Formats: sequence, C-alpha cells, structure tokens
Amino acid sequence: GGPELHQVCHGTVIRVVDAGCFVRLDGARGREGLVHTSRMPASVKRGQEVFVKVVSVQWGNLELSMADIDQETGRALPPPRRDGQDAVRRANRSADPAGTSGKRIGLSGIVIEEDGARPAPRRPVRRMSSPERWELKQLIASGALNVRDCPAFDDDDWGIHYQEEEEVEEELEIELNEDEPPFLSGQGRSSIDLSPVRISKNPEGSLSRVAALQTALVKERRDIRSQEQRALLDSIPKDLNRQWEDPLPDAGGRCLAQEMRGAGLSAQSMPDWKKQAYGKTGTFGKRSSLPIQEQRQHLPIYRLKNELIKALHHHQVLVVIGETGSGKTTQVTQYLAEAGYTEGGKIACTQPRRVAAQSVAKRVAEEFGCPLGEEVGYSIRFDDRTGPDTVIKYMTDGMLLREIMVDKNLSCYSVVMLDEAHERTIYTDILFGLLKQLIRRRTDLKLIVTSATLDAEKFSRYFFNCNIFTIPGRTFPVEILYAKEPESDYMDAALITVLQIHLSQPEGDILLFLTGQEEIDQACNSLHERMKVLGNDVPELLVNPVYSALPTEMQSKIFEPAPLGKRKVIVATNIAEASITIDGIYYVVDPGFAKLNVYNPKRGLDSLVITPISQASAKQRAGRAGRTGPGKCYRLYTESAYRNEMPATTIPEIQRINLGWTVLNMKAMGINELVSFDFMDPPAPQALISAMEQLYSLGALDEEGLLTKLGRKMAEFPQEPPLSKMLLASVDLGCSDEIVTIIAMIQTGNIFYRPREKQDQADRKRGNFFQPEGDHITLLTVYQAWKAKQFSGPWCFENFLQITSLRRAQDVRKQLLEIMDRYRLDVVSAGNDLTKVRRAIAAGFFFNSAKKDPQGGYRTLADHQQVYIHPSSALFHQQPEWVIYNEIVMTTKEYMREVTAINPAWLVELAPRFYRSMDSTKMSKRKRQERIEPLYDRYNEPNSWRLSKRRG
DNA sequence: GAGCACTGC
Repeated sequence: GGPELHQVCHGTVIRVVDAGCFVRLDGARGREGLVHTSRMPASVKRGQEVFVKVVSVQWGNLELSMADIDQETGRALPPPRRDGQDAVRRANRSADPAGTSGKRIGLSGIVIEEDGARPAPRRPVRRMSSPERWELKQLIASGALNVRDCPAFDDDDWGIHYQEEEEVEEELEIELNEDEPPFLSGQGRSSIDLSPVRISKNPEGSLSRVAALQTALVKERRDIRSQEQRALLDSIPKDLNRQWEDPLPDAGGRCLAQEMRGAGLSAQSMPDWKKQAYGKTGTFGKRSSLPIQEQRQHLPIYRLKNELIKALHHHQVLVVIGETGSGKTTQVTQYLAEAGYTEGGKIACTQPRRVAAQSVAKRVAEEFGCPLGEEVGYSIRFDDRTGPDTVIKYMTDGMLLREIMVDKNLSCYSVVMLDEAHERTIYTDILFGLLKQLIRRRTDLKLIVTSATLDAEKFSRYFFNCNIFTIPGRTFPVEILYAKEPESDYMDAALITVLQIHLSQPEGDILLFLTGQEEIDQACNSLHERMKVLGNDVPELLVNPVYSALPTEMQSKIFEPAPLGKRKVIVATNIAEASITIDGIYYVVDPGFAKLNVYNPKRGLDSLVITPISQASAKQRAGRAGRTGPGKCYRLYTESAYRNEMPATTIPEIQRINLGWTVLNMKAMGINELVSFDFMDPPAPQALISAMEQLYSLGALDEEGLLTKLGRKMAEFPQEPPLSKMLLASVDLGCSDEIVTIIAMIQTGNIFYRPREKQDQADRKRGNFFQPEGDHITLLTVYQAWKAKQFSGPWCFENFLQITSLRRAQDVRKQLLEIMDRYRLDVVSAGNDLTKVRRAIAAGFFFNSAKKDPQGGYRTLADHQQVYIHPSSALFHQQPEWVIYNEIVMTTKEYMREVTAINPAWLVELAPRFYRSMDSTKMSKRKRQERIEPLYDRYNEPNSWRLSKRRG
C-alpha cells in the first residue's frame, strides 16, 4: 500500500491511480484521500509514482500549510501558546493514535508541487470565517462530523490556528529593478514619459470623434443581435426531444418541433447573404487575349523606355513615379536587362508583399520566355525560386534586408529597385538608410525607388535631390463627391449611400471600405435585410464581403463579374486598397477610416485602433473606381475634414511599432549610433530607448549598450527578441526541442478553428488539448499530437485545427532548426520535465508577467495594469497565482493570450536586470505611494493611528 | 465568456 495521509510529508512518494483532475492516493487506508493536481505535471501517468513536495493539506475549503501539520501524525497543530503549553500539546499529540487521524482523510485534499521546482511561495493561511466556523459547529452538532476529525480541534479552542497577518508575509514579493541601463543614464524608463504615438492629426476633429463613436456602435449592434438571438431561442419551446408526451394528436406539430431543434445553430451562423456568396464557383478576372509582346507595347511605360534607360545611365539614383497600371513593376527590370545591366550583377526588385513578388515574377518569366526560377525568379521566406542563372530577382523587402545583413555591399547586384516604396514598410525604411550609405561606397550600383506622386519630392530630397521620372498611368478620371455635413454614424451613412447608388446610378459595381470583419459582416447583413424590404421591383444587389480572415475560396468570388442586370457590391477592409485589385468597380464608398496598429511603448502593448485614414489612402481608395472606366468616389466626410483633419500620408510603420527587432538587427550590423542613423522619418527617441531597455533586460546589450554574444545569436533569428531569448535560454536549460515547436506555434497563431455554427463543438475539441501548465504547453501538445498522427489532414479537420496554420508552424520550425544547426545550438528534449520549458518561457517573456489581484483579474508586474485571462485559455478556470502571457489584446477587456503558470522566483533568477526580490526596508516608489499615510492628528503622536470619526 | 486591419523575416 501507499502512504496514508498522516504519513504524507515533504518528499512522500505517491502513486497515481487516476490521471485526471484529481489523483487518488494509493493505499489501503489512504485511498479516499485526494491529491489536487493543479500543479501536477501533465506528463504524470496513471500508475506512475511521483516524488512530491507537499505544500499544504486541504480541509474542505480551508487550506493548511505543511508548517501547521504535525509531520508525524498528519494532524494540524494546535494554536501556538505563549504560556508554555507546548509540552502539553506534544504530550497530547503522542497520545493520539495514528489510526484516528487516518479517518480524516475523507475530507482532505493535498496540494502538491512537482519535484524539482523551487518551492512555491507559501500561500498565506486563511483565517476561518465565522460562517465556516458555524458550519463546522453545525456538522458536529448533527453528528455528521466527529469532533476529533477536525484539525486541531481542542475542545475550548476553535482557532484552528492561523498565522497572524504579519507572519504571512513570507510570500515572495517582487518589484521592478529600477536601475536603468548605464548606457542610457538619465534617459531610462523612469525619467521620460512614454506616451503612445500620436496617430491622429487632429484629435479634436470630427473624424476622431466619429472613430471613437464607431467602436461603441459596433459593440452595441453586436449586443442587440445577440439579444435578438436569445429572444428567438427563448421563444422556441423547450424539451424538443420529448415529443412522445406531446398532447397534440396531429403529427404536424411534432414535426415542427423536431425541425426547430437545430434553430439557433445553423441559422445564426450562416446568414442569407453569406449563403448566397458561397455556393458558387469562382472565376478569376479577365485576361487580355493579345499576344504577350503586343501587350507589353501597349503599356504606357513602353514609349518612355529609352528615356528611362538614359536617365539611369547618367544618374545613380532615380525616383520613379509610376501610376497604377503603368507597367513599371514588370517592365523596368526587363528594360534594364535588355540594356545590359545584368552583366555586372543581378537586378533586384523588392515588393512589400509575398504574393506580389510571386505573381509578378511568374508574369515576367512568361514575358521573358523562360521557366520560372531560371533567368527570372523570386525569393520569399520559405520559398526560393532562383537559380544560378537568375538575373532578374523579385523578392520581398524583408528578404533583401536579410541579404544586406549578410553582405553589406550587396555585391551580387548591379541594380536595386525598391518598388512600392511609398508603402513605407519597416524593411523599406531601413533599406533606405542602408542603401543611401551603400551607394556612396559602391558607385556602380544603381538604385530605383518607386513612389506615389505625393512622396516623390521627399524621396528625392532624401536621396541627394535625385531626378524624378514620371510614368503616366492608364487610369480613368474619378469624380470625387464629399459629404456636406460630417456623418456621425459612418456605417449607416455608408449603407444608405450604397443603396442610393444602386437605385439611382447606371450600372457598375460598388466597393465599400470598412474597418474590420465584424463591421463588414454587420454591413452585409444589413444590406441584405434592406434589399429584402425593397422587394422584387428593384434590380438585385449581390453582397460580397472581403477580409483577410475569409477563406480563400470565398475571397475569389469577388473577382467574378456580376450577371447581367445585377449589381455587385464588395464590402472590404484595407485589403482592397492595395493588396487586392478588382476589376469592374465604378463606385467607391469611402467612410474614411481604417484600423491601425499602434504600439504603446509605456505599456509594451500593440493595439488596433479605428483611425481616420490619410489623404494618400483616400486617393488610393478613390483610384480604385477608375480602373475600368470613369468612376465616382463618395467620401462620407467633408472636404474640410479631408484637408484639415487627415494627415497627408499614413504614419510610417517605423514610427508606430515596437522596435526591438529592428534595433537588435541594426546593432548586429554594427550600427551603434541609432539616434544619429539617417532615417527618412526617424522613430521617436523614446521608442528607440524603450527598445534598447528591452534588449538590455534580455541580456542582448551590455552596460555600454553594445551587442553581447547572446544578442549576436538572437539577431540570427527572424523573430521578436523575446522569442529568440526564449529559444537560446532553452538550449541552456535543455528543452530546445519543445521551445522550437512552441515558438513556431505562437508565431503562426490561429491554430484553433472556430466557426460560428460549431463553436461549442470546437471549444470541446480544443479543451481536449488543454494542459494544466498553460497555453504554451497546450500548443506543444497539439503539435506533438499532430505529429503522432503523421501530420494528418483529416485529423486536423476532426479536431477543429487549422491545417494551414499547422503547416506554417512546421515551416517555421524547420527554418528555426536550420538556423540552430548552422550555429551549433543543441536541440534537446526535456522529456517529461515541463518545468524546464516553463522556465525557458519565463526567460524570454518575463516582461509579460502578471500576478493575481485580490480585487479581481490580474495585475501586470511591469506597470500594474489590470488584465484578465482570455476565455479561450487553458487556464481560464484555474487562475493560477502567477502567470506569463504572450500578448495582450484589448477588446471588451484587456485580455492576456497564451498564458502559462510560473513560479515567481524564476523571474528574479532569470531576469535580474528587470526584477528583484522586494527589500522590505527599501520599498519601490510605487509601493511607497500606495502605502497609506496616517492623517495628521494634532492631538496625538504623529505616528499613532486613529480610527476615523464620523459625526451624525 | 470571447470577436484580431494589413504585411513580413
């Protein structure tokens, strides 16, 4: 037999009989005892013996610490007495036969902690409340409970003795290490105010007000809809399965009841408009039937070919304004190849998007007359289609940035063309600075930067006042109409506008820009409803939603031309502004808003905010109406709002995002003076400082702000610094195999598929993967399970897992392993020791830790903000004391996503530059402020406390 | 008890 409860003490070996929520003690006497597994490693199997450290014993809903339990008898110790009764107590105890205490097991639970971990902070023992005391008394009085079975029940003494509040303070207290990095002395976190980047030109203007209002409106509409849904469900008779008791004799009534059983499931999830949009087979946009060479000659750029080549011959740098449809992306590279520029090296052309690089390369290979990957190829992450013969290489801008890190001089290229540079991705912006330096060193390198009209002057100024070359576009005029008055609810205004166009304007499809998935679904729904009200007398309006999360087969529907006599309206996010081009659009409805990711350096938090768009975006949107013929653009804002409230261009990414990765990589390239780096639009100094502080805390920078060996290794990985740190820490901790998988899974995201119509089922399936340690380990479990099923697709489908995401995780994992192999970093598995894995997570994500707040939810350690565990988390119902999270999302509340339970002692140990154990004599500034000062009382001693008096 | 614009290495 196993141990009996009274024998349970630190280090007891316990055999696990049931692996599940509760694990029973094995043993003749102790078999009723329950072991609470909230801290039990998930890997513990049935029948396994675990060597555990007992932290406390649970008594009903009370909890006794081991210090309060007699190690010999298993009984709780009586309260401490100051009057020398210790001897009496000891005598009583030895007189107590072990057998009697064994009976108590029925009410007890044991909280254990896995072996190998540092001792968890002792939970303060709670004082018994008077209702609890009353309940115990009642139980005893009724005979349901034997007096002797109560811990430490000594006839006259109810005080199952609890420690005094002061003694309870054994709990580990952690505070921030406020020492700033030496190289940032005087400008560190404590001395500057890190406020979020200002993204609005005029925060008081009408547009900003509308943006704020709209967020509330979306929520309101959601609430109304869910209320309606509930009302509908409530109106349905319950107990639909009990039709045999139905007093109605006719079968019709029963039939009806049966049919209604599925109500609220399918109807809710698949609205009419969506059904309509599905169910059709897609065809892509029309293709010209002209022979390829003839098509090339019809492009506007063709006539300027010689001039362009001459210009580049005489100048090293050229800014090219290429309107949409001019053919610059496909033609310029070929012209340069024809002119012999490929003899001295390759021609690189960067694109901000992967699909653009792929599709353009395919097209150019066709025109060039070679198979893709020979003379013409592309290179994007996970997909390199270039060969030894490749002379024209399309690539993403991020890829060229990777290359320039390896080869500062880009020696294999003779021409670099930064296409779509006006989009100002973070990669393009860094390339700007690096190429500006490079062309001074390499006078033979030619640089072409393409731009929109608006930025051309600025680009030219930055690149030594170089020449600007304009290629006219092939687009039609677009008439712009403004609202007379500012609209307070742009959604409603947009829908009315769409219907008015539909009912009054000549044929041509409509494109409506909204900000997000929810808004789009609401709009589609509402349009459909309103069209139904109008009846059959009006021509049909086909409603098509587009956003990136939409399945691809549904996205392709939008390219299908509307049947004769019908009109198509496309409701899209920003995706239709640049990423997707749809033909046949004659009308654009532009409310003037988009969601923008803004990083708040103080909180270390990204958030998506509905923001007014820029004038450049507005122009781009309007241009979408003029691709097939002269069009109209309805702007749902006033002309004055356009001129005075919208910024000329969108704030470039480099001024909005977390610069951790950027700074690390620039340091790795030997650029130490980041503040003086020649950025086209320099990021705010605070953002740079905050990034450097982060890197210092991670150990990537030393006291002088120079890259450490660790930092150098971190820069090799294409991911955020905390992830890289986690990976490198895992190599030392001996769990890199697990961490690589976890990183791959975190980076891809969207692992769990959750369609509206099957939410409950999906949630159940997801719940099967849950691990008590948290979501990181849960993700690991998912991947391992998938692997065990030979990466099966049907298995994913059954378990509501997104196979595309898992495949991507597989790709990322493979790439990480390749890099690790290159730098001889060991890939080792931790086996069953998941503590190692959790420690590695803490080593990278210690910034993101939170402690349970007695007032509800959690408080982040870094800035004491109130946050909550996301309902989708494996730990949502557990609410462990200390957690680490991957990110915070701000929706209805501030939610932590991907949460793992940790031991706070790890934080101080693994991140001493960020945390330290609290020194009670030297409280942190914040703690000092929190401490309540006694009121001044002139009648008493200055430090004597008094009760507040109240007069009636 | 929730809901994430768009990219990219």
